[in-house]
Amino acid sequence: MENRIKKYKSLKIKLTPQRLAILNYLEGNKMHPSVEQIFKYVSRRFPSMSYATVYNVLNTLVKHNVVKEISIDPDKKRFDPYMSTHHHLVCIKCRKIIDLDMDFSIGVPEDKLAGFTMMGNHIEFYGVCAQCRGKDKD
Amino acid sequence: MENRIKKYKSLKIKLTPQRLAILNYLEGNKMHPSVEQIFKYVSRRFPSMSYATVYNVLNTLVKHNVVKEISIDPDKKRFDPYMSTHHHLVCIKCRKIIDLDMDFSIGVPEDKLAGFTMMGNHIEFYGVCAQCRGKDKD
DNA sequence: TTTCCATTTTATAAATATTATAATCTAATA
DNA sequence: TATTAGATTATAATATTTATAAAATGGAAA
Ligand SMILES: [Mn+2]
Ligand SMILES: [Mn+2]
Ligand SMILES: [Zn+2]
Ligand SMILES: [Zn+2]
Repeated sequence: MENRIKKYKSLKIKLTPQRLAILNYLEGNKMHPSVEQIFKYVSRRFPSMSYATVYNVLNTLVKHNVVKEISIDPDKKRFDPYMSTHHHLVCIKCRKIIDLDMDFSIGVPEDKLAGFTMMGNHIEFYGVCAQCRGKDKD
Repeated sequence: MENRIKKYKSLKIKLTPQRLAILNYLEGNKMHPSVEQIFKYVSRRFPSMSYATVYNVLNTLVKHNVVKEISIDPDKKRFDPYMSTHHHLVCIKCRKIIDLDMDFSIGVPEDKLAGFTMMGNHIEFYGVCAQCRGKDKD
């Protein structure tokens, strides 16, 4: 059996063609796509695909820790299949989101936490990407 | 003239009653309110207030660096009038957003940046707040 | 292999969130 | 006080997300 399928089998969820199509699109995808982008891509091969299914599948995958929902774009939800701990560089011009593979161990003193139990962190670095910098030299 | 009004005057924008009402609601507000919350509050005093005005005013204030739009809640935009550099503790149970007044100087090695010009960062710490921790002891 | 059924997909509607438009109104200036 | 650029309102349109129920089907059991 194909390796990828075996991997998804282990999730103990039904492997429907629609789910496989979405999983294949997400596999290795570094674009942090929105629901709209996912829908547009997979509906090319699955013309009957509906937005509801994309939402259903994504919610299921998030629940099973196969993708992360990221709150960087204030306009829409974006999804990230790259599950290792990592952070993001966000271009304030073109809104591109670039992975940053580093692990920062950021300590917060007890007295600043006010009883908050820390479980992790995510850093959004903002600035201007190489491409956008290349343009408008004003 | 009232101090607050003088401060807003310096923005060089028209000081309408609606804008003042929204500004007064935001002043010192640590709740990171959504458009809906802002609308519900100010429309109590301004029954003719419309959502469009709330969106208009907030967009203007963001443009003039009086409030920040924060992308923490994936479901809706939230706004923060606290303009000093700070970070947030986010409760994964009740979704409360708590200010963390610290300045982390996080260095990222050049080779990881790939031409990205760094301008700043925002850290979202996630975990469980004191109140939610107090409940369900399972 | 065939049957069965819990789960999923689809189609659709509804709810929620946001933006666009144009007529009306008003704060600021002279 | 009159003028006007800019703001508000009402409304419609668009975009995003969730809810619902009927139809379809993947996977287990026979
Ligand atoms: Mn990523
Ligand atoms: Mn804050
Ligand atoms: Zn860019
Ligand atoms: Zn909480």
